[in-house]
Amino acid sequence: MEIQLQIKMNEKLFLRDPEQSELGKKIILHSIQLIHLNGFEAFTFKKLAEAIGTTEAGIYRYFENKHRLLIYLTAWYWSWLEYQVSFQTNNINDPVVKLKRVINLLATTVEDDIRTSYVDESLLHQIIITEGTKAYLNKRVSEDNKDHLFKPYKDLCAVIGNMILECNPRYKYPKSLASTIIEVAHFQNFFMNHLPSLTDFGKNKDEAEIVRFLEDLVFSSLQSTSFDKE
Amino acid sequence: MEIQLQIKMNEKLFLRDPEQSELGKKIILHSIQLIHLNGFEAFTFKKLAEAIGTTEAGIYRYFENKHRLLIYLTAWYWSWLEYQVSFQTNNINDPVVKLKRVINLLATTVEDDIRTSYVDESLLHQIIITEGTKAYLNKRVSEDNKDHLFKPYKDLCAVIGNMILECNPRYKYPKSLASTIIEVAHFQNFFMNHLPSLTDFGKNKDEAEIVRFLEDLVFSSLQSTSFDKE
DNA sequence: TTTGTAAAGATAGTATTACTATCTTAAACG
DNA sequence: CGTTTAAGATAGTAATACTATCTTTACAAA
Repeated sequence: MEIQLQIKMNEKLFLRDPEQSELGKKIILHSIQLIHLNGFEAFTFKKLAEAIGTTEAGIYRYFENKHRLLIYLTAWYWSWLEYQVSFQTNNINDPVVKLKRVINLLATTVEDDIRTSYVDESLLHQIIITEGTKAYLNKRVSEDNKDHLFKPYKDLCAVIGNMILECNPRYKYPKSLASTIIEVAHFQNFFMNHLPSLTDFGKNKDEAEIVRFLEDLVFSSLQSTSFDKE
Repeated sequence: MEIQLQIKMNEKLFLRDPEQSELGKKIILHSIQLIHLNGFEAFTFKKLAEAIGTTEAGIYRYFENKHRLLIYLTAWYWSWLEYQVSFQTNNINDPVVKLKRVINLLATTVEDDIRTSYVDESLLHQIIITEGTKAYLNKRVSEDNKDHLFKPYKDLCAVIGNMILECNPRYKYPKSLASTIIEVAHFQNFFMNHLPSLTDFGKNKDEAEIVRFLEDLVFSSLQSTSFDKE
């Protein structure tokens, strides 16, 4: 069977829905490649237009600016990942097993999902690690948040937070632990590859070690008796 | 007694040492104010020059570009914080107490250090939370790392990593836990203030809760028996 | 006193970036 | 067949991120 996966995105993320046209899909495809290649700072709509074979004005009809495009890509990624999470944890009852699957999804290399023809999830995952936080680490964050642009990220956090509570209903910081898992998975990956002395994984550069670190961190906290006492 | 605190910075961070002249000190003072006010993206050397009452060319004699200036500010901050850590943990023997002091320093509002006349540490702390990661989350990171521009950050991590080992010599991930403490302290602070649903502190917006979360996270891991067994 | 040197001020100029506007062509739709 | 709509083509602008050059000021050595 051949299945196409389409993710419904918040309409405020774009001026014209890139998933509804060939040009739009090219914008997504090539922006992922270009940002991955040169980084978000060096990425411009002009270079993107050249890569696609269209003009700057053409891109601006889809996205207000490159910042919005970045938010779009991150939102897309988090939506896709939440779907992966729900798929991979479906029919599993043990919340510990579920949480381990999530940690694995977050901390290990993503494979390209062939059901999404114009998104290379593997590259996108790399982009999220290096550029993802720039989507909200800025002065516009509250404005963008009002437009619900970060909803996919929040939704995923909420899902993970609920798994955490399933593991230990008395744990006091489920949401913070959820966002911590996500961010730490990415930071440790970045550090491992670029500033290895900030990690304990520099020698082998093995993502499996990040998984073990995170599992230790998370399940120590959840199994800890310190909050069952009172 | 009146004490002046000067931090010796890596010479590759600047073209001309800003601590050695009036203009240089003004650059530091006003860049902190401007970045804090408008964010790093909106910050330009032209605006900075106008704020100071000098010209763009004048700033370029001190810093190659605004990215280098950001690295300078972050490096300065981490150096200053390492000094604070060594000061505040001096004469304390219990590594748990020391680590708690560190968590407190990282996760709570910093007060302006009057011994550094042209640096407002309180504003700088805010800048580090929002803009700090941009110093290394880019394509130049390896190059900049070769010039040892991130040494202060690494040094602080190493100090914290050693405290972790003092708490539990058999803990397997001291460096990763150290960098995790630093990054999580900042992220949770940012989320608490701007995307509160990603944390459990949205209601009170109280930094003390971040401290408790981090202490729980860290000491659960360090007290965990899971790695003492083998 | 002169001369050299170095910081800083003043001014100009350039390539690129981040857009906006307008006009034309092409396709798609009823 | 005429109308809407996307997309191509072209132009233009303000701001950004620099680089270059020339002058003034200051202080220090010869």
